[in-house]
Amino acid sequence: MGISFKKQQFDAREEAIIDAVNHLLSEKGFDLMTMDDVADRVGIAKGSLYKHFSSKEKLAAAALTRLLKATLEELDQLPAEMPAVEQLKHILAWSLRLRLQGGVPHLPSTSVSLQRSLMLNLDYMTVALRVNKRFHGLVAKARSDGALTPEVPDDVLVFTLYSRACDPTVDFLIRDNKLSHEQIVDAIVYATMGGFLAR
Amino acid sequence: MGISFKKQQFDAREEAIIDAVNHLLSEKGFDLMTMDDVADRVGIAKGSLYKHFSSKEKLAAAALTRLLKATLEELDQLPAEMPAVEQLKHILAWSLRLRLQGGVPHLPSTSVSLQRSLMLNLDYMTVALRVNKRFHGLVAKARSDGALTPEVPDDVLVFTLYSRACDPTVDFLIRDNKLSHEQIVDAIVYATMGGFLAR
DNA sequence: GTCTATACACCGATAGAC
DNA sequence: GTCTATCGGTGTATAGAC
Repeated sequence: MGISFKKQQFDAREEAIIDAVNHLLSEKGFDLMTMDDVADRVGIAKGSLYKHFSSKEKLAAAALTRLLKATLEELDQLPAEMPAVEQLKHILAWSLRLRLQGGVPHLPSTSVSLQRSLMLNLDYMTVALRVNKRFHGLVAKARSDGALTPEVPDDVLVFTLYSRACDPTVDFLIRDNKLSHEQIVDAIVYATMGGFLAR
Repeated sequence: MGISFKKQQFDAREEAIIDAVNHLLSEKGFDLMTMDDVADRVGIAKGSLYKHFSSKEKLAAAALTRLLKATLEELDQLPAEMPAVEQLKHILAWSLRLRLQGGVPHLPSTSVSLQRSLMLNLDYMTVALRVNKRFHGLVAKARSDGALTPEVPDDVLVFTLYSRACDPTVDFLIRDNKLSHEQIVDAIVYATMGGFLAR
């Protein structure tokens, strides 16, 4: 029984590759990231890279899928009695913090070419749909709690949650260097959610 | 005296080129837009394109500069007695409408490579700084009017105004096809500004 | 499965005829 | 100034030795 050493090593390398992809996606975006960049950063040859992932799109899909799974896990560990609005704030803050640590890729929305290929990726789409369902559920619950303004439809809030993860405002604020990371998180969460709350 | 017919024709062609660039930037973004795309869309040869703009970066800079100038003109024509907050809402709605009409490029923030070259472009930077000053002035005025929440610094609002112009939420909502363009504008303006208003 | 080497396509920019 | 043709460079992906 158990997993062979070889297999463990293989998996560890794949994790290392995805780590590298995450950083590169957040630094350069999908279009500008090259397979050479990835190989160099991991410290293997480009040819070897293709033994793990058969295309650049598959590589990015794997990185984004891991991110979405982590999002679900983060939501799962929240206490069930936490109000839906607070859960939404929490997951927004969580994704912003990930981004500030340099580990989170820009969302697919930044690259039209990547978007298309992701739609055809079953693994990615499965997790993406689960995350989407989860977000919609939370928004609906917050709505029925009376926490949200009737002025803005549910969809706008859900899409906004995705969008804030790749909001250039974060980059601007980092470069501006006036606010600490926690201040950036607080300000963006406050400003973002504030627009959706009942007054 | 006056401008020769030749010169007029030349200028008209440059305008047509920039129009094409605007559309292509919004569809594909800077990195995926090729000079062949631009030439094809305008209906001229690629070689001819380089007689007007000596590089791809110059081309994008010209398009973005024209956009920023239009932003200033839009602000200039607002009545001076309009409250600063209303002016901010107006310019946000204006840029969202431009985007919904397919005429506005993603912001430079989507491409790291473009960002760098823009910093070195005097024409662009001059206008960009003027727009920035204008935005900061309006935010400061809104602040002194007591219209803004003390919870969020001025910079965050200014950067947010830029960021909303390339917010993928818009793309999501268009594809979703549940809201009309005006509903999208209203919802985003309401949700965006709502997070910054005093409560 | 890792490497080096290379095929193949695309793109930005230029050359040169008209 | 417009065109066609092409150069030089780069990037994805593959081939083949070990």
